[in-house]
Amino acid sequence: MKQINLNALRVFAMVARHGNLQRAADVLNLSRGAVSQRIKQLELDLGVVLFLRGAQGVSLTPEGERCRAATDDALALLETAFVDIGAVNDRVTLHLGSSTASKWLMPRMDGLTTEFPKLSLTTQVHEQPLQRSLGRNEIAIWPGTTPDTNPTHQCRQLTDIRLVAVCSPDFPRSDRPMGLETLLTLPLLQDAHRRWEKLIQATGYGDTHKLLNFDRSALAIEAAIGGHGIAVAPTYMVEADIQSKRLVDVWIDPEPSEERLFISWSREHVGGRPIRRIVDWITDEFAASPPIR
Amino acid sequence: MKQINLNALRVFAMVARHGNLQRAADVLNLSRGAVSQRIKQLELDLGVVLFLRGAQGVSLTPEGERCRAATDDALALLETAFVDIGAVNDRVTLHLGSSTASKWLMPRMDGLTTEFPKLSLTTQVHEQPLQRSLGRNEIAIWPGTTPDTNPTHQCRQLTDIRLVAVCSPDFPRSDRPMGLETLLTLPLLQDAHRRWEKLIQATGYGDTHKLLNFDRSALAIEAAIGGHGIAVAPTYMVEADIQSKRLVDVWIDPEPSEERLFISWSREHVGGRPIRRIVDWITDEFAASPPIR
DNA sequence: CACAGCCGTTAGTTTTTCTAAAGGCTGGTC
DNA sequence: GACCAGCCTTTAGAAAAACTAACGGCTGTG
Repeated sequence: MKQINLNALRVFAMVARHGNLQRAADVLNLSRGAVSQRIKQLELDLGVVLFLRGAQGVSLTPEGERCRAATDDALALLETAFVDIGAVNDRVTLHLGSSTASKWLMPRMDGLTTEFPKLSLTTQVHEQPLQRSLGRNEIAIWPGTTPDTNPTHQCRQLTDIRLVAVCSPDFPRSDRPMGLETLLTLPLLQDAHRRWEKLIQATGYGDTHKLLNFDRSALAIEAAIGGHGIAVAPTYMVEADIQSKRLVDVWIDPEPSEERLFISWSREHVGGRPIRRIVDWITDEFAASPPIR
Repeated sequence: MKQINLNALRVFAMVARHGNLQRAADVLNLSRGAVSQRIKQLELDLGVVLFLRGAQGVSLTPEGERCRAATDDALALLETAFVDIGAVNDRVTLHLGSSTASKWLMPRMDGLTTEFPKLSLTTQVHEQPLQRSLGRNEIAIWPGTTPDTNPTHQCRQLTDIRLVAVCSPDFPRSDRPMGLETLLTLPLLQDAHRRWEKLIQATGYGDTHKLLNFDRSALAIEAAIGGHGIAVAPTYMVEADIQSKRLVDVWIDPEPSEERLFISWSREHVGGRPIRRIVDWITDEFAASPPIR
């Protein structure tokens, strides 16, 4: 027996439900001619007449009724199974550094949840980049000097990483912007990247400076907000606080650093899932950052 | 959620069963590229990865396993329902004249049921041609001067209608074949078509003849078998009795009559049903009739 | 008789499905 | 390391299916 066109069964079930080709066509977003042709071809393929046609619509023949029962059961079975599978799939895990999470993502969480109301987002913070491959609904945002080379990943650069020195607006300081020499006379707040030390070493200044160290960039930034000194951090981490006037920038590295921020996601992303749209949204947010000074 | 392509599920189920795209393609009579594309599109539509691909074939992911289970259940449900429905449909109704039924069809019923062992045949005899359209599993055999003109029917000529005069082999007669003049001196048996009267009128002979009339051609033929006279009937109605030596032909009309025998069936015949094959068988039986004399 | 509402058909367009061909990857063998 | 077999993927183009728009027929109602 020639293979039944299973897609036609969906049309058949809708016609059977409504008893009316035109109404089924409306529901299915098809023309009534398409529905008519579909039913006709299905009848030819099956070798039975499924509907009696009349001026008040159609009614099922006995054979049609038996087809309808089986078809409804089968479609219900599939619908249930696939809705489940589809639903499970609107869950995305975002892997990123804890400071990026708290200083970049959290201030934008309202925007993200507004854009993707049905998204179930898991934010997993890490101190080191993931070593394993990303699953199909995972995104990672990570700094590095080269893009992600994992062949199962797709990768895109989000931004240069440019360092900026920030402090509380109330922090006593002579002028703005400051020269580096003046900066270094002030209490300096640095994170685990030891950015100040690297900066000082790079510029050749002396090393008798007051340094306060924190495990997390975010903590250093919070300390700066608290008036405890000058923090240096990537621009994207402090942008939101600058916008909110909790911080002011007092120096910016004229050269971007060697590192850039990358976003990676699995090549096995599939249609219907918002993962690529989330990637695009994040990309757009970075692109839309106002320039500092 | 975009509608799942149900036909692709059939492909998916076959790949899942074989764990191998190439083998599934072989079974489905598709190229391996077609199967690959089908699975890929299904994954995009569903938003999940269904298979892990490898050098030794494919294996289901957990989501794929869940899809497979639901798909197999649904396809099994449909297969069972539609195989049943297809089977029920081997019921054919044959409409024909009662004499054609008893004198042409009955002697061949063994051949027909041998050829179509699963056929459920209903023979409905009528004295007048059907006025309504034939249903999709109905065949009609009817004499006429023109083919069936009903636009929903298909029609084919089975045979010319040629009249033959027959009697019992034991019937007293001078010789064979007889001239018409001699014939007309004998008791003549005719049916409702009043074929003898028409024949006599057409040839211009006198009309003082002994005529026995019957409601049915078959009854006239049975009377001839009983030795009561000479019956005239279409060749196809007496062929079987001649073959069985119950009758002998003593005259045949040198010209075929204006009427021919036609077979009609519904244009809405559908694939998988034997109706066309039954029509062909009946056609072949008429074509295979041995010439009388 | 006119009209509304239904279904059916046709010709042509659009979309989907498929094939053929080319190519990449993995595991096994020599 | 080279080669091969067997697997899957992708692409371009052809074929088939699906669809639309338009036209038309039929039935029931007022």
